Amino acid sequence: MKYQFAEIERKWQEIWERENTFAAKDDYSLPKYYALVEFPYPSGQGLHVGHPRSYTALDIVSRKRRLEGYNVLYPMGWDAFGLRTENYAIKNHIHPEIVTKKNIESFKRQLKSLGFSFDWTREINTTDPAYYKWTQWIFLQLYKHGLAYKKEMAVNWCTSCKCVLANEEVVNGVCERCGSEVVRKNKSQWMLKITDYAQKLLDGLNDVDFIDRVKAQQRNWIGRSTGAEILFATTAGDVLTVFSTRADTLFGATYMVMAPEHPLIERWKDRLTNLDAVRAYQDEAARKSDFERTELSKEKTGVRLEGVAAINPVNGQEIPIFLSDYVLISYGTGAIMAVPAHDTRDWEFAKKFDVEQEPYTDCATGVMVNSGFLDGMTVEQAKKAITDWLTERDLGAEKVNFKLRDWVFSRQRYWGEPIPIVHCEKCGYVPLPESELPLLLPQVDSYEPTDTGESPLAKMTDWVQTTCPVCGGKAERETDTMPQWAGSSWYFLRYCDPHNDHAIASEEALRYWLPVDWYNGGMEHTTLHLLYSRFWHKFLYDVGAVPTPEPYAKRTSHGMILGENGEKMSKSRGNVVNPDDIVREYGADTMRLYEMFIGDFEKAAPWSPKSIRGCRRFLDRVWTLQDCLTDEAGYRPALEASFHRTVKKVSSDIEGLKMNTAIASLMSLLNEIFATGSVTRGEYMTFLQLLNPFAPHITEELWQLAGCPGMLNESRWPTYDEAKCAVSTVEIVVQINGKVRARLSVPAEISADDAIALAKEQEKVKTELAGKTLLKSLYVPGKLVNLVVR
RNA sequence: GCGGGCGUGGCGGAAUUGGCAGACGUGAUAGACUUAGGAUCUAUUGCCCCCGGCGUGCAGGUUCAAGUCCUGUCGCCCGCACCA
Repeated sequence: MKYQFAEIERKWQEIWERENTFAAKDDYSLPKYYALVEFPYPSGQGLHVGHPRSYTALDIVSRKRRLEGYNVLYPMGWDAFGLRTENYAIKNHIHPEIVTKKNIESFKRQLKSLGFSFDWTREINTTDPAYYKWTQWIFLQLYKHGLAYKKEMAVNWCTSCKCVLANEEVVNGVCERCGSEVVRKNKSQWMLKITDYAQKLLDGLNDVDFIDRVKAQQRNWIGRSTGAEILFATTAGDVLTVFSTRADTLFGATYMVMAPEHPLIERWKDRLTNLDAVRAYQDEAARKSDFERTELSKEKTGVRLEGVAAINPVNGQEIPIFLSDYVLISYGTGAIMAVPAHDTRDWEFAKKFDVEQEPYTDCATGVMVNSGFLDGMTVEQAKKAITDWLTERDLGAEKVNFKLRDWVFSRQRYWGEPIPIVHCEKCGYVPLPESELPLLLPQVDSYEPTDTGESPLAKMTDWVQTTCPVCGGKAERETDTMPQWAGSSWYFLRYCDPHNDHAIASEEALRYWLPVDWYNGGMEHTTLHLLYSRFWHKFLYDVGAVPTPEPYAKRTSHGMILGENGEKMSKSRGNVVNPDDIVREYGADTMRLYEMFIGDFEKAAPWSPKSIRGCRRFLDRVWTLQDCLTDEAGYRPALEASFHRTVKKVSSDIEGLKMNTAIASLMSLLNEIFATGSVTRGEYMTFLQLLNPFAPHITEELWQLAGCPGMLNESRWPTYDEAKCAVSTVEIVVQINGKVRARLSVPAEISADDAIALAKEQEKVKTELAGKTLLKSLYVPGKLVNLVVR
């Protein structure tokens, strides 16, 4: 009988669906395991072959855990708000809600066709009012704790999306989503104070099992640096404060640089003899987009402030002050002391503006020179000495700075969660009472974005005009919506108790399921979703809403699947592979197997249609295994060690996400079985169990066809005996001076002396040794004998 | 500039962490079975001047033994980037 994959897969998918086979149990006495993959954005393009790479990997982990006796939660849902849906809706004149519904249906069909063991009873959807009620609720908690605030500021404005972007969404000066130019625009925006959590987000990384590159990238993005703030008196009387990580170079500070937006300029305007030039420079800097400001970095620009100078606190020297946009208003104090001898940027600027320079550490010895009382100290000693000196005189202090900026949380678009705040003329910003949640997204006729930077909701005057919950007077609703990252910042909590009307999830459910035991997702989310959700979670922990300080105990990340030509898959490159086609032609089991066999899980891998055939051939051969099944129980002696080893290898490889080698070892085992011409029932069952997480349909079918007890998914994961992994006879090699000269079979527990003696008896070895002096003999148990001669 | 990573057959990739380099799979070659093969089976398949030798980007070093450790060097990928 031929392997009828389509029929088999349909059959088991129907059974799993009908019986809710993979629903997590609410029995909190069982050992739990919470496996999580990033829920997809249900785009109109449908499932990408990249999705199943992550989903299959954790499906394998989940299926193995169930066989190991865990109560497994492996949920799925939809991150469905977002611009692409909105833009599609605008273009095709369909309401985003309808587009979303359609896309979800099609995504769901695709996911089901791959046989993932998701608990569909816990499916969630971020656009569902019953869900976003709680997204809004969390926002209100943030607001009540002073972590959400509205501020007029220069923001990143995408000219094409007509919407502001978070810093994390601007990539190389262009919009992460559409690639259009991003300009600076002054707008009043809702902000989330993620900076309050900078230190906690950093510290928390020490307590979680995230792969190193994720930790490194988050640390980098948070960007903690320790230095000192130094107060410079000025000839204008005001104090100019700078931040420096090299306070030890203070003696070498030859000039100061302030960001063009620095507020002190306004106070100094009457003293500046070249105010026109200063104003002109400020205007010039303000007109530049972020992109220009960073891209045109080769040539430093600036202007000297005539009429005001700073005074170096260590020696009383007057030093000039410049304005230059290479100093950022958003970092540190917006002003620096420039030490051209120790900073390439300062040096470039000094060269152009002709400021003197001289080194303040001896490059050869690393010891301070030309630095008064610091001379002779190392850099580290000098940093401490100068900071102490400044602190004693109230001229400065040690200071920690972060690169992390607050999170711009407003979006001027329709398809997002309404922000549950009203603005009252009398009371200012007023949060909606929690009883009024969810604040529903109103039905609008036109959700086109506007060029003025107003949200489409602003046109809905009936909706916008409301009354103040505090004073009952006239008030207006906030018309901006939340960014797509809002719904995904807490979705893993909702899975614990997805239908709860009274809370994000019940306390018991959260206490039982959290933290997520294993979370796999894309590297592209490391400084976005992953960081944002850790922030929300830490906040919820601080207010007692969740029981763990970190949401995810373990985080791994998969590499991208590239097109056949090694380039990123994209419509324009014409190298996109549709998972539906693969499932139709080869079956879901082959597809799953191939995506795991494609290469190192963490690395990018090009798609190869040829290699899929290899996985299909393997399953075809597995299918024929039933033809040579005998009624014997247990493993035959000749295969016993191989089975124990394969159980060990597959078990540990799954834990280490080394799915490619796990599959390779199963292929090897199958080759070994076929070499014997038959398979015992005991061998057959173990083999099917080991393969089941990878290829669940064919294995369940073969299990049933062979009349094995119950369902495979209800059986127990095979165990191995370390002692039985060893074979009684091993082949070792005999090396002379490290070169292989002979091979021989020896008992595994042979002594070193016996092994060496045996090696010396080999004809080949004898001739090689003739007339030479044996200097040393080594035996590496089970591996080799090495004879060192001269 | 800072941070992370990588260089192994025609290709994707293995290598118990210092112990037979190239597992497993593709592809290729030859044969078998076939009306046929993009099916299946069998054999071969790192390279060469092939009873021997050479081989993990390159050059050194440590070691009985190096893809693995050390020093230097070249090249590639990813993230951040005027962050003081």
